[in-house]
Amino acid sequence: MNALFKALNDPTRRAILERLRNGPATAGAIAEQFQFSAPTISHHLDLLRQAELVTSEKQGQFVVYTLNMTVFDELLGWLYQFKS
Amino acid sequence: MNALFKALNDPTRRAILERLRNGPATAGAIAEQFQFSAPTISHHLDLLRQAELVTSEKQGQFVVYTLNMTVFDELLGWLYQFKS
DNA sequence: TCAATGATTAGGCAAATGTCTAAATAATTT
DNA sequence: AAATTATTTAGACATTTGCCTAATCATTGA
Repeated sequence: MNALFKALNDPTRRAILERLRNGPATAGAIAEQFQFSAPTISHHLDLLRQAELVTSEKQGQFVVYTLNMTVFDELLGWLYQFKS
Repeated sequence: MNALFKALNDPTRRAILERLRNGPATAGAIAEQFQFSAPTISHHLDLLRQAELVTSEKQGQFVVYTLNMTVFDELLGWLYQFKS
């Protein structure tokens, strides 16, 4: 839960998640969308992976990142306790 | 949206929100539940208020904090874009 | 009015965060 | 095999965060 909120607490990481709504993408393709350096984006992707918001798979020399929506359910569950 | 995720990115602040599910409480009553100093809790409450997750009302020498569930809808909306 | 109570503000400090450049690792291409 | 491309790791640095104590503000009670 901690890693989840931590991962979401950054606009760049949230933008990455929104990007991945359109389908999986390589680290490089993701990085292109932002003005930050590749290492910075790589670090953001690492935090997203720690929170299990994304999964990564190596395909040749590329690393493909995919949105993992499973974790959103956990978050929705936490939120719903407040809706009543 | 930024203030919202920022406010949620702390276990103490999330615990305060859960405490307020049982109804409004004064700053002092909230602070009693935690081992942190009153100023620290006051600061957490301030961040929750900035995110509009709580409202505060002065009643005499007390300040009563109340959960504001309206903002949760915004968060739910953001999350739902990923569920489909 | 003065003391006590509830709460916030101010200021300081260590740890965490987000960024960068340089270097390393891994896979492909020539 | 060497050069190129994709990505991550390492290390540095400024900023932000979360905590504290001391001081201040505001309200109530003696």
